[in-house]
Amino acid sequence: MLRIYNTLTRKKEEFSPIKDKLVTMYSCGPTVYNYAHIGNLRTYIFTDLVRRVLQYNGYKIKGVMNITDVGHLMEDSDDGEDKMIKASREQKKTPLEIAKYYTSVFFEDLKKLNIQKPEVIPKATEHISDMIKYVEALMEQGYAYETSDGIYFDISKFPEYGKLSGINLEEQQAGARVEVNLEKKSPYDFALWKKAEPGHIMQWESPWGMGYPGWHIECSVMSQKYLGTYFDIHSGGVDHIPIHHENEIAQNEALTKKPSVKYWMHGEFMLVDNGKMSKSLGNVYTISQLEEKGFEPLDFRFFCLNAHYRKKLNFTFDGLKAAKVSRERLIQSLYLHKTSNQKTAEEKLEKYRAEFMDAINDDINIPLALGILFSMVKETKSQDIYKLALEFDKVLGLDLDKLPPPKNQTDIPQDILDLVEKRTEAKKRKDFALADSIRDQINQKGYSVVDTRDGVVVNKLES
RNA sequence: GGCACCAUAGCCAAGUGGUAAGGCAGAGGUCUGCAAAACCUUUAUUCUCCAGUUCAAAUCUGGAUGGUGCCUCCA
Repeated sequence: MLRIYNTLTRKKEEFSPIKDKLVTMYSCGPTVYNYAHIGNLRTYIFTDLVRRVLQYNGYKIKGVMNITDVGHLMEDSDDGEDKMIKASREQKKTPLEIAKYYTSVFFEDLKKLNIQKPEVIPKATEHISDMIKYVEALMEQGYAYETSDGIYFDISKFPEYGKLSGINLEEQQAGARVEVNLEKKSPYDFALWKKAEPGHIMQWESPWGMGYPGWHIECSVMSQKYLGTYFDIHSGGVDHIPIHHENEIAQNEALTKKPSVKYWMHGEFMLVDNGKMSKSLGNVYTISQLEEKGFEPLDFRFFCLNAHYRKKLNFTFDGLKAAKVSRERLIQSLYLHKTSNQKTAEEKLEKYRAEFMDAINDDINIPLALGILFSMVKETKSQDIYKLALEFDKVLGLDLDKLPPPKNQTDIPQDILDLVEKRTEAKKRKDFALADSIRDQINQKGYSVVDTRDGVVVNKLES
């Protein structure tokens, strides 16, 4: 029995899909105006784990993840510049080019991290007319009103507003830092459609003149279009709980008058050096940057798997290093299982299989599941264990069957190779003093030389 | 000011009433000319503090302290 934590009820609930064996899920996707950072990616890894656990339980999945290629506003205020447009100006490309480029990089990141692609990946800009229709419907039913700069949702018409985050609007308003927009009936009314100021690059025709969609309408429109008005799981980062998902609920449920999502799931944030990641602190990393520092993308995935998705995870390079070592040893050890011809008793395998299942089915408890895997790997080497570990890897997605690439680098300079050769000869003559002094020379030139069971391995030293 | 979450070894981390998983680092050992790697063994009488409930508390209740996130775009 799979149990998952539902943000809406703040409880772990037994999971049962609306429709038999097909699970419908929507995940908030990226705004493609910049590279995804490791914090973003933690959330996509989380969603991927949910998918994989569902699949492990025999469910089929229809997953939708939007690509936001029409930007949200900048932090300054409602008058701030659209992110897509800002990136477009700074990088001297059209918004379309920007979106296309970062979308392709995003998919490469997903692939590197073994994150499954959702079945449907709609783009916001291809659904503008659907959004306009949706806003019109909200207008017709009295949930929205027009001001000089756009169309706003009237939250006073939706008394359940705040049910996901548990905020109390009356208390909020006392000390709130919400900017004053005199035309808005409540500071919490949010834009469904914005009228374009002259010269705005991205704008579309609408019944209210040229303009562009608000920040929340795309998710309502696209989830409904591809998954219907009531679907199983909506996932995203915790930061979306108070505004974005609250607004989505308001938009969805105003029209349908019934719940729109059965289970809301939210992944916690990643911290860096115990604080928030931010560009001004210079602690925002991308997968490529981790790779430049000598880590595999899957080391990062493993790092994320080591903590539960609803707990904050503090990213440090020491922690990532620990994950890297740990994953390499795990794979190494599994290789020994693979090449063993021993058998493991079926009862024992069954015990691990059951423990693993219980762990992942208890609100996706991957850290516990990893512990079970490590215990299993310590058993007497056998192919049965190797096979079972690969079963588990369907959920973990760590490529446990892939030995790390040979460590011998190909681009070792000839003078180093010559020294290595001399050292090997010296060793043969048992002239260890000479061999060691040659090793020192090699080290000083920035290379390491190590004798292994399979011969001599030369590597460039990390600086 | 409001909302939410969290506090377990040097570090990361699981555990939500029955007596502290797992990983990294450390220590000891096997192997090796020596290293390195790998492998084996080992590492919390105790879960921030105080009080309470209970036969039994890291787990429940109350309080204190500390930390983080959100309330403005954010994964």
